[in-house]
Amino acid sequence: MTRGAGVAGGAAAAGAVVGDRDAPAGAEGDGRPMRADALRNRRRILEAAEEVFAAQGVSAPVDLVAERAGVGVGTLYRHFPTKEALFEAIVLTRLEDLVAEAKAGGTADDAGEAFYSFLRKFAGKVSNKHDLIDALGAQGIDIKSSCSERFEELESGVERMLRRAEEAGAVRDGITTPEVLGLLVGVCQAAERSQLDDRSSERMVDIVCDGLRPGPTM
Amino acid sequence: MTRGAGVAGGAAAAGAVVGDRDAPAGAEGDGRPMRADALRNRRRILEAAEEVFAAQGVSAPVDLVAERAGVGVGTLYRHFPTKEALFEAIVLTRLEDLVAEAKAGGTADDAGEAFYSFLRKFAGKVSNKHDLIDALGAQGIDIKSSCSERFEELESGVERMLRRAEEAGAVRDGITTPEVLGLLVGVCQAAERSQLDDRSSERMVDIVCDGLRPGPTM
DNA sequence: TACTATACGGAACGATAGTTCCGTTTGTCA
DNA sequence: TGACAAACGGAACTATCGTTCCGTATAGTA
Repeated sequence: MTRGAGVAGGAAAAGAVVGDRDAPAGAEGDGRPMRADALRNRRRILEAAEEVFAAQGVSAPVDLVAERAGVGVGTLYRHFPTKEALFEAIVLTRLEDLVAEAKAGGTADDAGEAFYSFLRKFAGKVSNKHDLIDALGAQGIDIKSSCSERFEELESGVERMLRRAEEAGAVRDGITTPEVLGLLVGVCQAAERSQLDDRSSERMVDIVCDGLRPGPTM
Repeated sequence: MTRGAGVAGGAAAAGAVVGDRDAPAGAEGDGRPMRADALRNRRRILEAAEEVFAAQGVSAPVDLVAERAGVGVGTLYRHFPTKEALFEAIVLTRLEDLVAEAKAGGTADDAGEAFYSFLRKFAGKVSNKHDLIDALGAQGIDIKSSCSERFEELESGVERMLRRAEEAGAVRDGITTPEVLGLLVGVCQAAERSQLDDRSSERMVDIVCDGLRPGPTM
């Protein structure tokens, strides 16, 4: 007689649903390995979320992610305590990519070249990733915990490149990091909302880059 | 009973211009004049909507506008068939202001000066108007009918200034109007979301302006 | 195979926001 | 002042979405 009723294990309540945010190799909070189907579903959910959030941004309904992953919402929530947690998981990976790029650019020989080259890469990587644009633009979301750390890393990476480029005389004085990032994210938003082609995006980035160089300022 | 009372009586009436877009002199569809209270409420609703939408953008709840205007939602809907219609009414006035500015700039002597001067004015007028930013950025709204005409007028006005400035050698070749507007709206969005001060906004506009000038492009 | 902790699915719940409905109030006119 | 169309207010209805609940299915194991 399978004990049908009961509150079925503290699985759900046991606290922690969150515990570990990654569970990389199938290990759960404690040392116990995840069941095979759970592992598979978790991966599917992440894949689906990546596609859906990239296409529609944060505002995409959770149900859509679940459907796309071929699981029920309940299952989704078993793996991620809230929609925000799932969204963060996606954004985090993307952010880490940008952070790595920024850090690499902080030590290059040609500071000016490194700075401008980063700006172009940044724009290229953010374009068409609605989720990243939303996160960077903080469109009605409070990305926190895990992500805020990466944001700060990204900021300080850009700050470093900016300062070095400034010292090298490749960037006009007085520019701040939030301004640089604001301009870039603005360009990406513009490209997306008007469905401008890649050529236009590049041209807008060119304009921003050229505008950042020392010069007229009249 | 959810909605409730508790409210501040509103009627702040910041310095907003509320003209009479639709019912110019209190006349209704047919020739009959509107009742005095209806006219008064209509004006109050427009004033409230102007404040609320400027502060919060399209996503502001209708109930909030009604509350601020000191009327019930029913009354609001008696004057405007949908939330969108109300929003459009607000945006329309603001747009007309921009259109007028753009047209004026299309005939100035110094084409380059006129173009760049418009860009700065544009940024100044759009900043802090969350509703306009939303509308220009088309953030999840289908601004149509009445507004789309103004949008086109704005676009063609900017187009004209841009082409004249280009011919005068004050702007690099190959730039399109959507790119120019995209950059500007992007700057305004950036300024708002990061709560950058006016100094930063101006600096970003400077960067865009300088970047638009003929030059390096490397 | 039998057992059970783990995981699953999806109906149901609760909050929010746009819109409608209808009983009540009020401006206007004779 | 009385009558009535016009206008009002706000509860209620509808739709959307995030989240929870709980009965059922199943992977892993003895």
